[in-house]
Amino acid sequence: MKINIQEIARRSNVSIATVSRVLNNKGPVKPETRNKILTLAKQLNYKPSPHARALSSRRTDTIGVILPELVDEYFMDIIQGIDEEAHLFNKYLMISSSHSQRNDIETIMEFMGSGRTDGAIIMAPSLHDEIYEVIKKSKRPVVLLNCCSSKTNVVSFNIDNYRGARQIVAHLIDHGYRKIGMIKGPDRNIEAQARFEGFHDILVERGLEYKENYVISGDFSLTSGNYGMLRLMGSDDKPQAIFAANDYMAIGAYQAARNLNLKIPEDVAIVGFDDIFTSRIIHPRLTTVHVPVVELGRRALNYLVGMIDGTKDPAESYHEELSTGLVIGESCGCKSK
Amino acid sequence: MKINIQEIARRSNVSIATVSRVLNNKGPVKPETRNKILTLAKQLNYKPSPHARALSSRRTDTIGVILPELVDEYFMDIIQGIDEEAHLFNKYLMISSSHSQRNDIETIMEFMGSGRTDGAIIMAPSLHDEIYEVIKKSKRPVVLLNCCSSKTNVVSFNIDNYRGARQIVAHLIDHGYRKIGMIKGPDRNIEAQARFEGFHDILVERGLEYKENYVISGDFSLTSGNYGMLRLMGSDDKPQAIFAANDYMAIGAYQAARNLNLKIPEDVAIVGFDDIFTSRIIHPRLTTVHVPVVELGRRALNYLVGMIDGTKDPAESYHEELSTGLVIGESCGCKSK
DNA sequence: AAATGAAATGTAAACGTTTACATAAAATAG
DNA sequence: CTATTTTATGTAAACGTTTACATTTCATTT
Repeated sequence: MKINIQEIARRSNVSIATVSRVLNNKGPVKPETRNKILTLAKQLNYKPSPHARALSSRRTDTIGVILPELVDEYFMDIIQGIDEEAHLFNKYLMISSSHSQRNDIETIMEFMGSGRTDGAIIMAPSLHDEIYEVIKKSKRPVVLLNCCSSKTNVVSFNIDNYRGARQIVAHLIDHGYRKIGMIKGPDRNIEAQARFEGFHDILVERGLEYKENYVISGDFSLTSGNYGMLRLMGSDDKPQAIFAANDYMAIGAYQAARNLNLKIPEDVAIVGFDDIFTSRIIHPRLTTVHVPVVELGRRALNYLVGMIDGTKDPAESYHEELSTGLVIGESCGCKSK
Repeated sequence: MKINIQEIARRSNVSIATVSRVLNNKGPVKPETRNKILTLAKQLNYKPSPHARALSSRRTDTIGVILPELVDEYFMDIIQGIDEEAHLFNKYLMISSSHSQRNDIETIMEFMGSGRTDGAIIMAPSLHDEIYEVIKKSKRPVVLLNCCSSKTNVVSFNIDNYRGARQIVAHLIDHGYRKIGMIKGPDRNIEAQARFEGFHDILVERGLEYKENYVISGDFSLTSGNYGMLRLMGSDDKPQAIFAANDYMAIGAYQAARNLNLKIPEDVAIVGFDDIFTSRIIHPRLTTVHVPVVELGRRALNYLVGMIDGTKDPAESYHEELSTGLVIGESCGCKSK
């Protein structure tokens, strides 16, 4: 027996319109009719077809999530935050990665254009201007993660990478280090840029000289951190402290230090960014910047839902920067309690 | 201008049936008509409505994925594998966690019943019999991950936890340890059970005595590993080597060892299970069991797609056990090269 | 008691596909 | 050149909702 809205209507002697009204809490309906329908629906385990509903009303109750890749705790945390919040709103989540080889844009367009979702959360830290066009053209609201400065006319939620970097480098300066190096992230990555700028600006503000040869580029991978550290410490003019733009590279730097027989932090201090699980396990514990990723996902979803159901104006641009926090380990020179 | 199949049909002077046939590669159609339609569709950037399609044909091109939680690399790896493979088949992924507080069953039923997906991959390592009922009743095919012995009449892909445990414990025995303890996982977790049985069986087979007081229960968390280790090493009769049922607990055990001033592996050897990122970073490097999680996800999706499009018989039960591999670190007593 | 308005319900037209069945056109057979 | 098959196309009925609009019912006002 196939059981649809017709069937419910027939069995409760009302029209399908009434059933629909009951199911959607829309329009007036006599309490006793409502109860009759509701109990019958429950009894027959009736679930309205999401597709019919979507076809007719263009609501899917589904949110699209596009991430650059599906690896690491980092992205899992984002998803976790989004999922938790989505659950509160009874939204479903359609998740996809950009599958790097393909063009980000292509993935996004396909996703957005398909009509499978009511809106999307997109993270694309290496963002071309092209993407803004796509988003602007999209009928469905979009929230961007970690991918734009507040200048742009979109909705975005970001980690305050700039301040985070300043904080941790300031901490190094407070320790008395004067020669501070950095292993940067990839140039085209906006987060990496902000972290570098924070590093640069605080140095200058505090009256330290910014030296090109103290800075080296990595790609956020462990090996690139290792390699970067070898380069930095192989020179004659060695920095006393290293700020790695993320924890993976910091851990790579640890490995290099170990190979070079350098003690952390006695011979060289190392700090990171992201506060990944491993950073709390290694010895000496890594001083790093905590990044509220789960919260980021939560807020993004929350705002997106607002745009979808009209609480927030989707046309209005909005930006939020979540602030980071310092996690003090011993790798900077602080003593453990 | 709203552009749908009607519009395409009108503009190319054919009926919507023909357009549909072209778009689905179904039924005969004259090559020149096909081309005309195809180019027009591309030109107008026409994408068929997935909802209308689903409504009419009950194909959604969407796969549901239900995981117990969305945390850790472990689950991310599963998703990654599933996503990669899904991408090959042009399937979309709808992901949800069981949100522990709610009943697993409830989540699953809702997911399955909604008709949003063509099938589902479900991971629920603490599996009640109840779930089999739900799956059997479901119209859509289901693949289970890590959640059942091959006795049951379903499709499942599993890690061979039993053999993995045997391997690594055998390795400890080969090192000459006679007093081997274990920090178990939660009793109701099927994977934890298998790992324990592997431990138990190999001990007995190799002629070592199985001693209750060498075994303690944890919950797969770091802290429980820490606590378990304290208990085990606090007794008068201390084991010489510890098999932690997963790496998190092994790392917890490391911390306990450090607090007790026990050297690994000189005073006590520790091995784990799962091969998480951190296990390769810590010192001494953790000897553990590599678990092909990404591959597990890939295979599960592949098989599910087969069931969906009829290549595999959904009614037939099928089981695959992916084998694990030993990752040798120094925590077992092996020397680094 | 009639007039008015509000509340409850019903009718039917979308929404955009797929697909069984019918028909027309073209190719093949006799 | 007609009969027959094959290939190409069209028609129309699902699929299961939502919702504007129409209608009925009922309570309130005069």
